[in-house]
Amino acid sequence: MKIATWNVNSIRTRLEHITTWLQASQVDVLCLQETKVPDDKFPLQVFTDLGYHAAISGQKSYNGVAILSKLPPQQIDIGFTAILGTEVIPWDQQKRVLSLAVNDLRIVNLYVPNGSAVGSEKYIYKLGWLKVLGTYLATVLKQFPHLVVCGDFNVAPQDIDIHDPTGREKEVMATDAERLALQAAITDLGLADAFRKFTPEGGHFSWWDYRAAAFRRNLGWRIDHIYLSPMLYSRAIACFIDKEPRTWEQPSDHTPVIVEL
DNA sequence: ATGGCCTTGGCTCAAGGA
Repeated sequence: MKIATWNVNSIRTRLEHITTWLQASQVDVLCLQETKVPDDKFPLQVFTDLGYHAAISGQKSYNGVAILSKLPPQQIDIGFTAILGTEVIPWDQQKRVLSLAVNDLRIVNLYVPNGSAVGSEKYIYKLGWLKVLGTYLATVLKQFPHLVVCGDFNVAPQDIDIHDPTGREKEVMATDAERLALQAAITDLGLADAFRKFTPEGGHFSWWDYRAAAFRRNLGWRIDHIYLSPMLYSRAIACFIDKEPRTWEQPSDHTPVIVEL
């Protein structure tokens, strides 16, 4: 079974890239972030025609997540609220969390807030959001021990996940506070980064800035991840970044990450 | 040096992204 994650930076602008990639990769599940489309304008038919079901949670202009699945998904849970209840309603105003069951797996798709600049209001929001995420995942994990958590985490977990970690304490996505928050929310629960099972060395990235010819110069960051619960981690047979879509005309600034179970 | 570039909305510039 192949599961992938891809921040597409607008599903409508990237529609042709996504359909081309789906047909070539034949993944069973594709988790999308930054769809930037309200649910009533989601291009559902395009994916239905390709043989995929879609679970969606979007909004106008910003954020938005979706999960495409060849098999019909079970138990679609939108937002933190579906698991944690009404107390966390404010954290669901931005559409960043979507979960469903397929086969014997529970899949969680996340679009972690970017955080703008270190110390800013958005940065504080990001750290708060990751705290809620920890509670959310701990609760999900109790119910569903076979868990796949994928998405755009907007955090480079280690220095080797950044082309140049110099001055990282001043850079959003790279501060110790963000790394510790991510660790507390995910790896401390026993979930592990599938990519690192197969690739210990640095120099592998999933996002490159549009500016300064960053992709051509490979000035990237590895901020898109797939985390697996222990049994799935031992079962994983491959995890890789597919750089090809980033080479296409008018690409997303992120490229897909795929795990094979 | 501290910006570069892309997307959305609908204001042809501003905000947000990372």
